[in-house]
Amino acid sequence: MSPKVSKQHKEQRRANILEAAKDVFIEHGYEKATMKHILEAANVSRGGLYQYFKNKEDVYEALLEESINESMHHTLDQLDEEVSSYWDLLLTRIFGKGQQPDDEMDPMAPSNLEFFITGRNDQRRREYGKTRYYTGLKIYKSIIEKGQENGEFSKKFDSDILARSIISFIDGLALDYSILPPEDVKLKEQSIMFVDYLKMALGVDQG
Amino acid sequence: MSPKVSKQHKEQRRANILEAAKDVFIEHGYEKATMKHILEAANVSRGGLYQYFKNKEDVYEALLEESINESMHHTLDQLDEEVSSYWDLLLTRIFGKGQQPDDEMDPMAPSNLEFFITGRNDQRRREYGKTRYYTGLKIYKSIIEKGQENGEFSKKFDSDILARSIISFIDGLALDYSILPPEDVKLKEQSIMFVDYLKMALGVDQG
DNA sequence: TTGTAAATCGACATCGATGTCGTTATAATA
DNA sequence: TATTATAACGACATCGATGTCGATTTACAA
Repeated sequence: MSPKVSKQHKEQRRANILEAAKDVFIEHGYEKATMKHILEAANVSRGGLYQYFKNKEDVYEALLEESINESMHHTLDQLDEEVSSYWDLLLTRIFGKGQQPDDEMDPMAPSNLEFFITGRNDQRRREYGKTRYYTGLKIYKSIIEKGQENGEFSKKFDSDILARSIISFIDGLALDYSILPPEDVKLKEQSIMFVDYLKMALGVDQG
Repeated sequence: MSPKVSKQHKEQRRANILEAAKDVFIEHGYEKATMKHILEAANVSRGGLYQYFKNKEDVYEALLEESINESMHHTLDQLDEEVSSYWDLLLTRIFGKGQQPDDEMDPMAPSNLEFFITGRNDQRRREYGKTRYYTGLKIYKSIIEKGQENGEFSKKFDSDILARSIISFIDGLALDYSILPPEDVKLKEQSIMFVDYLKMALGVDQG
């Protein structure tokens, strides 16, 4: 369908493969997914697939990059320009656009956890996970600190620990969501309770 | 060393294998550990190992049973006899005997997460994880509810959601601990902050 | 239209892990 | 001591996943 290059088609092909791979990872998880699953889902041959990615890890990292670029930049951009309410910004960062806790969860969350947990003895993956963690941490810290300087947030709690707690909370929910059948996880209720906690910790009045 | 049975020796052998297996799982994690690792660590032959366990999953479940029997019963026993302070009981359940948050974490925690996450598409494992979750949940709920009836705890929050939040908090910490190098996780500080939260939610004054 | 670079293909060799099975060694019993 | 049940052994067949490579096909340029 597209030999001797064309760059357009190459990028298109790559995107197709990633799209298919995403479905595969959502269905099988990281460990149980195989290159064969991916090439079948993407309708490429074995050789075709290996032209674009050198192994499963490579495919997965490409997907991670995608999602980082998607979510991270939004918040970073908003942080640059002074924003009206850091509380809103914080909620958006935690819960996404909707700003309200709901019963949705990123379908890639389970395989993401798998990817990092199963790779925790691998130098490369560990480094990758660490970078990812601190990148996220930094964003939360920035929001909290700016809000504190602003006077919008109380200074009674340490921004670092608070930010870590937020990440930890999200991770905990993602984990339970990954293990339990969806209907057994009360994402919304737990999120609401956590928001209450944040309000208290940051001294925010209104919701 | 012990053919034609003796029951004593059989149980001893089994215990030896499990002990060795535990080390293996701590070192390699669940997925990357192999039966070969285990049989080498336990100094048994392949056939010897398969005499006691039919596969890796079987070995791991035996380890899980062990740890459940260890930790669960303590709390359950205490719940039967009326206890002086449910707050203390709650802390003991969360943080263990010491009752204070520290920088320790069960070394099996990472592989436990792995075991359940990678098995989330397996009917059997999913059921197992669910049972485990609800067993733990029930204990926390009982403690909270008894404390609430007692007047020791405030009733402003729902015991079910609160109990789930506790589990979620523990899971989140375990997850971060599994992914990050130990020195990058602030178990103690985050735990202290969480205890503050619980105090507020339960209306407990003193620490 | 023809030549060519390279994208695509799929058969194949390799590897590691698994579980089995016939053989051997040994603890209990008579 | 001889017998026997069975624990322990390790070689082996099997399987699935991986990554490679020579052959083939096709888009683009001349």
